[in-house]
Amino acid sequence: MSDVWKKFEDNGLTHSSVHHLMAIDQLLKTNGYARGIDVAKHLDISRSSVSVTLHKLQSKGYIVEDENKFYHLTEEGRELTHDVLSTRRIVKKFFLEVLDLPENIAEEDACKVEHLLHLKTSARLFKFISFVNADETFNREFRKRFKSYKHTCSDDCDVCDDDCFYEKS
Amino acid sequence: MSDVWKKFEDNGLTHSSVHHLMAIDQLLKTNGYARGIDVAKHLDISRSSVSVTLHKLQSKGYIVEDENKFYHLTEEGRELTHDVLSTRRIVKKFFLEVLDLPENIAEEDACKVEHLLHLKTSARLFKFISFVNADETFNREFRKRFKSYKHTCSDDCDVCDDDCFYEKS
DNA sequence: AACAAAAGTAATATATGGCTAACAAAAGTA
DNA sequence: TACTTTTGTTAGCCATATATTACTTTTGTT
Repeated sequence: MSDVWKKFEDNGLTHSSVHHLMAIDQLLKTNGYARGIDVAKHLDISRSSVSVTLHKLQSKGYIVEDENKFYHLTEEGRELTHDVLSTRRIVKKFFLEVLDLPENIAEEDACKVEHLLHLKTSARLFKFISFVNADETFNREFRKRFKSYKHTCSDDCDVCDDDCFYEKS
Repeated sequence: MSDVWKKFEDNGLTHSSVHHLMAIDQLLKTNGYARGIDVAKHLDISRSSVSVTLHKLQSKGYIVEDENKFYHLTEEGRELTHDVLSTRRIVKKFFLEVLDLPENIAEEDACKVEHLLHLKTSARLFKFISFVNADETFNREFRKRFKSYKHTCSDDCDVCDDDCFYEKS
């Protein structure tokens, strides 16, 4: 009854919009400019879809289109892409380096989650990774121990079958 | 160009549908039955929305409606709710107990993510939490050390400002 | 049986997000 | 200049999700 579940939609921008924004960010960094067609190619969707979405992003203040149809991020847009990219990288790093998950799973799950988590969550996660990965005897030992603990059953065993989690929690 | 971002929509069921399913699961456990109206009250949305969504869930094979309009989970539905609930609990536990995040953030973020993560991710996370929380000297020491490490700067400092993460990663 | 309350559903509306096709404008080229 | 290519925009379509209002059906009571 607590309605926490309804907050899923609360994220200002959708997953898709965020990726339009990040496409611009990346294009600016790699090519120095970003037009509609560039975003369309980058995301592999039609020019028309991009046109519509980018105009929405502009009306919401995340980007501006100059007189030559080149797009630029506003301060707000820059902040948002920075936050989302940070979160993605941190989460992926955690999945890969701490949980030792395979690349494709780490990549997909991080991407799904990147725009949903609170900043505080990713900040704390970053701190946690830094600690776990610290180059000190104790932390090295921790990583070593988890690695062997992780292998106490096979990589594909499904630890969550048979309600084991419910019993333990 | 890798199109990982497009997988966001790939989850068979939406966040909202999954919550309809979980509402039925919970109502069955607490009341012993679940009708449309019960789901509507539980989720605090209109009967009509529920009606549409539940018929979709039925056509997808997650639930069945009996001759008296009572809903029941199919095996597939049971599996899905079990998986999602597991993931939510595991993720929340991680946020709360390992990252030491506040209750509301842990709750919200876990809820947003519960239906998106691979099962393998939550299974591995479960294993990780179990290891971290193990009642042994070494693990206790780990928790203690992270706790003080975490406080090397204030709880509200934004570790990800100023591109610090990009530099370090 | 008659009526009222409860529950379900259809029609309708809004929003997202994609597509194609048609067209417009700009830039490049013969 | 005239033709072609590139790019952008609009309109129309489709599908999904989610909600509301208004209507129908079912159920229960008198």
